[in-house]
Amino acid sequence: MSCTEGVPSKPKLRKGLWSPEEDDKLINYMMKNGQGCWSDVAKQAGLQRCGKSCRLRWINYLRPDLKRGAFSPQEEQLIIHLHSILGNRWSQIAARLPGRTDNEIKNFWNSCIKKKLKHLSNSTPHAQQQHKLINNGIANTKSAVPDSMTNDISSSVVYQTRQELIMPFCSSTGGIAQVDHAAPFACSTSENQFCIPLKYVNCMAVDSQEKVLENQQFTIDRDFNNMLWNSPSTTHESFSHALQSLNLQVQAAQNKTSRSCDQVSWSNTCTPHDQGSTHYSLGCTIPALVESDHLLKENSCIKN
DNA sequence: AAATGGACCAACCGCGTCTAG
DNA sequence: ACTAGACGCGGTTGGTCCATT
Repeated sequence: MSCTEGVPSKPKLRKGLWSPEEDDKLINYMMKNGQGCWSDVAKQAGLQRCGKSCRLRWINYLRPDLKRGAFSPQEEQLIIHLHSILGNRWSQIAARLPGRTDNEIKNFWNSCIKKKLKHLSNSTPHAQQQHKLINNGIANTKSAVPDSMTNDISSSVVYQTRQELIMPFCSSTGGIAQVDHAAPFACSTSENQFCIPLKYVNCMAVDSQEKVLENQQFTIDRDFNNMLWNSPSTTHESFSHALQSLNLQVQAAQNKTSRSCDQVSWSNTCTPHDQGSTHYSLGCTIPALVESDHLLKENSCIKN
């Protein structure tokens, strides 16, 4: 907007496609100096571009951590799922797809997914359900989830993974999950750490309509930084809401104060499931996806 | 071979938000 | 508290490529 202001004898700024020479200049500058004020970048890198244009070129094309190439089916499903929750909040969706940019995802959505879904809408009931969800997303240019509730998930624990595969479309659960068969694990706690080396925990989930789904699976990394719901896609029709609150019942957890990790608020204690039981409940909520205090309260305890 | 139309994608534009002074 | 500049986001445009006629 004002990127040219303050520049004496305003040189004509270039527009349109970037030349390889311009790319080189920008890359060299960024590698040497890192990200700073974009209007300075343009000047100091010797580019006849406004800062905004430099920023866009770097973020969408030149950044070294970009993945590029075709979207995998997993990525596609994840985009569809996230779009059903977030609507057209491309930057938030991109934040959950490492190496992908909002622009890329937006283009992909507008060119491929929309079309596919239109096609799907004439096919199976399952596909129609997917289509419905996606259309909801399309209709909700602003999603059904208010801004205040989605802002928090930029480094979400829910669907972003380090190395595990992503099974996105099944999710969107509301309610409570109980660990049914926890693999043997050690739970170590200290004042600032709460580590659960636990993977592929079978669990039972209760959705917001109180429907019980058995043998659901979570994939959880050892620091609880990432948590995936690996529910079979056949059950997704039972769910229509974002994950609102989640309680994990963990075996033999110590009854100690818990921590608050980036986006997840953990309950203050691990409470025994039954009197004298070695099963403990550990409550956690994901604030970004909580729809209301009311729901939070409703879902904050394990049901039997 | 030329014209046409659709798909894809990079980049621009406008606007809202943030932040420093 | 106010303002100007910078930044970031989402919508849109325009260029290129490719398949079809």
